[in-house]
Amino acid sequence: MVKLFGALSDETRLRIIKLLEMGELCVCDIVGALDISQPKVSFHLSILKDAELISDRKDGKWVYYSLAGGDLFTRFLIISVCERYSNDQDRERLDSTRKEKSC
Amino acid sequence: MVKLFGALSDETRLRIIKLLEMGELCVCDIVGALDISQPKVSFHLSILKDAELISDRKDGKWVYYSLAGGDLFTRFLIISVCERYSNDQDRERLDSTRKEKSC
DNA sequence: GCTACATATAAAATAATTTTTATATGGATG
DNA sequence: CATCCATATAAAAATTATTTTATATGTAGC
Repeated sequence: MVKLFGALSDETRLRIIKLLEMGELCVCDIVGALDISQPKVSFHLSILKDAELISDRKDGKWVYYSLAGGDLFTRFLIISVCERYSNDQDRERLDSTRKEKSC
Repeated sequence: MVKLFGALSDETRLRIIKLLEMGELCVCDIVGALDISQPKVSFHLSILKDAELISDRKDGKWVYYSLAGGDLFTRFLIISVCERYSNDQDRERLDSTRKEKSC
């Protein structure tokens, strides 16, 4: 429980969860959308994954992350975050990152 | 949101929430039940209060804390914590603290 | 008014988390 | 196989949170 709530108690991680509401994303998409360093993104992804809020899938060079199934409570928390948090800038940057097909 | 989840991401604070499931308690009851220092308890109570998870009521020398009404989401989180967390030792110590009427 | 008690607050010390910087790993491509 | 790219990891630095210790505040009883 402490781990689960701890994973949710950081703005960067809420931003990531909100982005993943759009479907699975690779690390470079997230880096582009949040406009922060790649190791920082990897760090936060590892905490979200450790709390079983997200899961990953490898495909060649890329690693895709998506919101995890998990138990009912976990899913409820994820839905609550998506419903209550939003960040328009991140969405805009995600769109342009993907258009430019930078990775 | 960050503040709310942050308040829930600490074992001591989950223990306090769980104790308050029994009804309102004064600070010295909580100190007795958790068996930790009084300033430490006051510190954690202030964080829970700041996140609007608990509320307080003064009566003479004493301050009584109880689980807060708050919005639906907050209440859901409180209920979830009470349902998923338990600490028998704390309960036992609460009982003996109260029997001894130490405060 | 003095004393004792319940609680809060402040300052200092300690510990945990996050960020940065640098480097490693592993897959794809020429 | 040399190189490039995506991602991860490690180490160091910076920041934030927690704990301890000491002191303050306010109330009740004498």
